[in-house]
Parts: sequence; structure tokens; C-alpha cells
Amino acid sequence: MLLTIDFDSEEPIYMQIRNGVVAGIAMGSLRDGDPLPSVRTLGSEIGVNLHTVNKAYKLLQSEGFIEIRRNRGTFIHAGNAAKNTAQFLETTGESLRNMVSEAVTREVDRAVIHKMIDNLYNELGGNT
Amino acid sequence: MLLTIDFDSEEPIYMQIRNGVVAGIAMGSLRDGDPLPSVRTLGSEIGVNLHTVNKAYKLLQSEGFIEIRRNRGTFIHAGNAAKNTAQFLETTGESLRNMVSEAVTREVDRAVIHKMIDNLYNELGGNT
DNA sequence: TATTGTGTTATAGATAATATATAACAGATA
DNA sequence: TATCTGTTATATATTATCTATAACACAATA
Repeated sequence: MLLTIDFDSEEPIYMQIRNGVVAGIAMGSLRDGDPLPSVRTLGSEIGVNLHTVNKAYKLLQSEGFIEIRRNRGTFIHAGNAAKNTAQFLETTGESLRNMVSEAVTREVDRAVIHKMIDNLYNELGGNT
Repeated sequence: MLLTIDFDSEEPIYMQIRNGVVAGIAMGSLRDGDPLPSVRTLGSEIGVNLHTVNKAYKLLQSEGFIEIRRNRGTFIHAGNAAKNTAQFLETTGESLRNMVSEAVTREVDRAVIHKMIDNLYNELGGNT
């Protein structure tokens, strides 16, 4: 299965879909040119409305991760993703600021965070 | 001013308040025993309803960052924060997973992320 | 003792985001 | 011609967020 949805999560379903596709690209299980299921197919597979899938696809398209060809299908096209890095770094910085400030108050050493990131890089980006 | 609210941000106001207090604790501008403004005072200062401030305070209390004394006031009490580290590390791990997977697809080297974290630790936790 | 200032509870309402349901459309493909 | 795409439109339900107003109980204070 391409994706698994946690219906009890606070994370919106369309964001879970979006993040799942991004993770697939990172891990190499989704490569340039690979087709994604149609909005109806994926929707029925994971028990979700086609509009919810469409919302995720539209977002992925706007972020440069996929290409949507009307009446044809949807395909991985991560070549565009390497570009819009500026906004990613900006939002990441804000997110990390909250994370680190909380880590400091909870007396979590920076080495712990560094280790978590290295582990994730090894797991997700180990093939690059 | 203790806090500045961005009313155009996607981040809910009560979370901005919460994160601001946590950052204050991390930076040392808020220390154990320090009083926080009353829900009405802070609300009028930043132009927000008292219930929104109360929601942030309740959250901070549940996370162990502050102590609310009915009819008395609200005070920093970060001693409890060092405990509930388990849940923090869990949610942080999920957040970092999404972040790293996107970083990999955007070909952002891990050194960039490490550097951002070190800078934030130096800025926020430099006094510890 | 009366007033003021706490957090708290209750009720109500507005707005936006999320998700579903149903139907129909236009165009590529088989 | 029939099927499969993404797309558009409309409607509805639910939840989260935020505001508004009022009142309450209790501690501190004048």
C-alpha cells in the first residue's frame, strides 16, 4: 500500500497524503515518471473522498513534487522540487525555533536532536 | 512587550502565546516564580479575548511550564517541564520525519539542518 | 467591610478549515 | 463508443478557533 491514513490523527488527511508522497520520493520508492493512483482509486483504497486526494495532489503540484496531466494521470516530477528551497528553509526555520526552544526548557541536549536528524537522514535519504 | 501576535499567521493565536512563553523560558527572560500577566491584562495588551489567553495558559499548565493559582495569578514553574520529555521527543520525531523527508527531496544537505539547530541552540539556550 | 482582581464557568455566535456526497463536464485513451 | 482522467459545481456536516457577554467564587487589599 502506498499510504496508510490515521483517522485519529490531528494531522489533516490531505497532509498525511502529501507527506506520504514526499516521504516516498525521499526513500526512492517513488521516482520521476512514476504514476500515482487516480484520485478515485487512491480515495477508495484508503477510504477517503476523491476531493481529499485531489487537494493533496494540488498541493504537491504547487510545491513542485508532481505533475498533473489532465485526462492522463498524475506523475512524480521531483525535478522541480529542488528549486523552491527558499520557502522550505523559511518555514523549517520557524518550526525548528519552536522545537529548539521547547527542547531547551525540557533540558534536551542538542546532541539528542542532532542524532534524531542523522538517523532520519540515514533512513530516508540513505540511497542518495 | 512579552508577546507579539501575528494575526495573519496560520499558527493559532493561543499557540503563538504558548510558544512565546516557552521561548521566554528558554531564553531566560522568564524564570521560575515570575508572574505572567492576568488573562485579561495580556488579552487587552495584545488585542485578544481573555478566553484565548486562558486557552494558552491551560495548555502551558498541562505541559508543566506554568502554575495557575486560582484567584492569585499565574507563574512560571518550569521545574515540571523537565519531566514530560517522552511525549515531546515522540511528537518531535514525527515532525522531524516530515521535515527531513522533504529536505531530502529538495536536496538540502543534513549539514544545513544541523547548522540551523546549532544556531538556534546558541541563540535560545546560550545562557544554560 | 466593601472593592478590586484573580481564574473559572456558562452561553452564544461567527468564521474558517476539513471532509464528505453527488453530479456533471471535457478530453485523452482504448 | 465506452472508460478513465482531472476538474468544476453545489451542498452539507463537523470541528477548531476566536470573540462576546455575563456571572461566579475566592484571595487580597483599601
